[in-house]
Amino acid sequence: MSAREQRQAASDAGLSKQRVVVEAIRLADREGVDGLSMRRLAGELGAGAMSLYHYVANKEELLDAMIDIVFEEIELPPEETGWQSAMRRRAVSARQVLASHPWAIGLMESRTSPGPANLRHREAVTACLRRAGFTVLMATHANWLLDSYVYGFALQEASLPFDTADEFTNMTEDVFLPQLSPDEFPYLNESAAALVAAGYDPAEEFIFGLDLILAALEPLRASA
Amino acid sequence: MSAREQRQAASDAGLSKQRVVVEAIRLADREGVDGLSMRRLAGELGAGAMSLYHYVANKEELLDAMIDIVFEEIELPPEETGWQSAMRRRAVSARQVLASHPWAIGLMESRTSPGPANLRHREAVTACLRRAGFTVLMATHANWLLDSYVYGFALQEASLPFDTADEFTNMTEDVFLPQLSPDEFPYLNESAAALVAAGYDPAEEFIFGLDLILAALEPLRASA
DNA sequence: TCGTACAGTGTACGACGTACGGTGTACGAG
DNA sequence: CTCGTACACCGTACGTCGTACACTGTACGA
Repeated sequence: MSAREQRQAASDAGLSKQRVVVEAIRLADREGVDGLSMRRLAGELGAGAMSLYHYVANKEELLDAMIDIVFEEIELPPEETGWQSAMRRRAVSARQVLASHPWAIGLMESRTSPGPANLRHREAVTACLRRAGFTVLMATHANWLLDSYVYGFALQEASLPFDTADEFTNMTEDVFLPQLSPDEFPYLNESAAALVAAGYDPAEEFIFGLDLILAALEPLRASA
Repeated sequence: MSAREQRQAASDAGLSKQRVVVEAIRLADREGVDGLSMRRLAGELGAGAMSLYHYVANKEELLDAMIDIVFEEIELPPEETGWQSAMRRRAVSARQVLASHPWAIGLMESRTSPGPANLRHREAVTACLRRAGFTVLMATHANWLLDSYVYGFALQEASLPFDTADEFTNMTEDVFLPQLSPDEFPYLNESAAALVAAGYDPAEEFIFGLDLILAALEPLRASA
């Protein structure tokens, strides 16, 4: 028993759930979630495929654990600021984290039971809203609304076929605009052209909607 | 050539891309996206697995086609009403459609090129917003915001482990509340209890956030 | 010196997507 | 009426997947 603990403490040699899950995330970041197989993951860890099953019951559990680590990376709403800036900070952090692990958002649809980090996160957000004067019901509404926006934005961002502003300009000019006939899609053409001219920044786009939602929620507080 | 057309016209015998994709959607609705394999799909159609490859280049293309059919099911914003009720109608329709094909939302992350129905939809939405007086830039913002909300809501809804209000009450009382220690998660307990008491209706929850967003967008029109 | 416990593995099975090389049948040309 | 061609369709096979199961080796208390 103490032997195992020693082993786990030694971070270099010997496997551990921690090590397995962390490496799985690295692999998924690098190769996408389709490139993550138990055999490849084991290879990456210098182990046999079946060894992984001493630390995770099956692949589903591995995926659940990966998602929960991702939630751990998201900043909790800070307590010392107003509710709006607290919510803004955690939402911005969530977007960043989800954008850096694009596979995570696609996985969420299929995982139904929230992990501990997820629960801690929800608790902290709900606490922040309640302390800011929202009723139980309003806090629920706000939660759904904000989470929907964050996840939906991340989902759309993940399905964009480019990562940088330059790539966006190139793709739009070379691929999208040519295949969008101006007769059939006049408004999309107009909007694509405007975007190329004005530049493209998902972080800015995100803030726009976020602040609009936060401002619209403000008057719904039952300010004591 | 005319032979093939005859064949395709006869809807009963003979395959066709249409028939393949429609059956694939039925299968995914029934068994989830993991239950959709080329072999099973072929079996469902009374054909051999390899026959499908005469109508779709590969499974990726099949998935793309499935998603596009789903987009076809979503109501376009009606032209004869105000922009708010037009947007509300199409958003409500989108939620309904995505809720009835829960696999679709999880697929979107991985498909990067929008199909024709998707494009038509975006064009119609953008047209509606532009005609309502939003600038090109504002229409883009509104598009991102509304789509993020709709997709994010659908994503959260799809990851709920229950479908009906009764199931929700049961799950919450029997499964969630017992495993949420009131000390560690006081606010989640409070909110779960309130939800059980008040009843649960995703459609209503959706409307709340939707109307809040629409109202917040209203003053941003450059009303001519 | 042995027994036990447990980290780690090798092999095997039934699925998967799909490349490749067939069939059969329908039809226009001779 | 025959035959070549075209094309819808399929059987088989390959490499990969998740993972059940039985096995190794080694560390350690007795």
